[in-house]
Amino acid sequence: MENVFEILRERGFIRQSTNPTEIARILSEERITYYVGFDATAESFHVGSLVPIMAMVHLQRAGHTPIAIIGGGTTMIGDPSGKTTMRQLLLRETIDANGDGLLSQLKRYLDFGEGIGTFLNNADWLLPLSYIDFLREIGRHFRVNEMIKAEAYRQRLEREEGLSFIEFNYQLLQAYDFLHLFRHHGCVLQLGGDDQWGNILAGVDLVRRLEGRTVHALTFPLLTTANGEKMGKTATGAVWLDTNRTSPYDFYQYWINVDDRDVKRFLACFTLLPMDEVNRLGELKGDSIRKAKEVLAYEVTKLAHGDVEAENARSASRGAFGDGDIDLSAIPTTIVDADRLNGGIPVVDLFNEVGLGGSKSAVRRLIQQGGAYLNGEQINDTNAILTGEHLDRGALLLRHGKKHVHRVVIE
RNA sequence: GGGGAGGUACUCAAGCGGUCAACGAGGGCAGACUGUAAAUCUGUUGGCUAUUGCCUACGGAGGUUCGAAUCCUUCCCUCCCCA
Repeated sequence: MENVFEILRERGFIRQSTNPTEIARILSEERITYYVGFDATAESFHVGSLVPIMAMVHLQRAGHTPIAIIGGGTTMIGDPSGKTTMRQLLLRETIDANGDGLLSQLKRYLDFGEGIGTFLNNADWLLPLSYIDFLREIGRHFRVNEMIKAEAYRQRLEREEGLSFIEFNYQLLQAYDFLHLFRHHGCVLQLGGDDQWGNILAGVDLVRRLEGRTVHALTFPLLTTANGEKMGKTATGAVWLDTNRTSPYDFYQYWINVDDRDVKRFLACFTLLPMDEVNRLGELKGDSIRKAKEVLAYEVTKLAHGDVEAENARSASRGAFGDGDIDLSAIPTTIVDADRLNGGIPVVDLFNEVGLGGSKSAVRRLIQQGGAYLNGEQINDTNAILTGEHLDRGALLLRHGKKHVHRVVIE
């Protein structure tokens, strides 16, 4: 069997781990159960979550059994790690609904078949806990002295916002998760973002104290773009896996637009292409690196949304930026009533309605700055009214700056 | 519980009775240059039925004043010191 640990290392997934030699050994000699916890703060993942997801995929392909945990219980507390302010507390119903959304997305990457993979909600065992029992069984194993020295808490303690008691408990609950999964599912490895290191180790310690067994921890580097920004953030907000929030076309475009310096890392981390191929593409320089970006965008979109959507996004992207007018059907489209168009629609309104701009004032500014286009022609008049005369093959092609296009189809 | 300091737009941070839709920096967006990249330069960055106009905004609610982000009252919240 190929050594997954080596694969993960080579592809840039490993930041810190407890005993690397031992982890490498059990990963190549045994079939183990591992887990990753996900916050249930939204009903969709965004591209940042792809790091743990892809790591889980590699491990499952190597024959290990994933447990994906939705933090239905822990999200009710809110993890202070890496957060400068306290999180908003969410309602139980919201958290449950979020969990459903996340599961459906995970299913595209992981096999949750009988005995192959599991999806659990930690609300199932955290919510019924009794406060006193929990403190007596679990709480006594935690030293406050140590906890407040941990980076995650220290940052917050030093900042003005401080730290509330509810958040301070987060680590205990996450540690308890690991213990629970060890006891009931034989889980011996937890993976997570590097900001989770302290929380994960707390679980490792807890298992050792209560069960006398050694379990393992492994963290991923916190992936940032070459500019030092958090992954997946754009002006419009995060880049989501949910097609209602981020269309496959926009998703594809996100990857096309990554910084040159990120291409190789991203190929290794977010695609399943063999490393030879990754290295070859990663070496491309200058103009030709766009080919590598196209491969990156295509592969990542394919994993997230399937072949068909990936194909469509690719041809739409080529159509919008290349010279030929190829298939534009995958470009985000809005349908407008023919009668309404014949009555005349102010350009400003139309841009605003399809989501190119943000507000009418913003669209006016855009036009004044020469960044608004209709069917490839710059728009000069903020008061322009669109009618049927402006149709180009039954549609209007709106463009915001160089990169954002939207089609308006008339019916 | 006692004492002190604060809450300003996406973020940090000025302003401390009119000239404040609110300095400055970061970020965002657009333009030039380019390769749908980066860097650089320029412009822009509350909304609107808007050519010098109107509306909403400086934690919430009231008040003083011709006029408040700026003064007063009260409430909420945060931080620091003491208990």
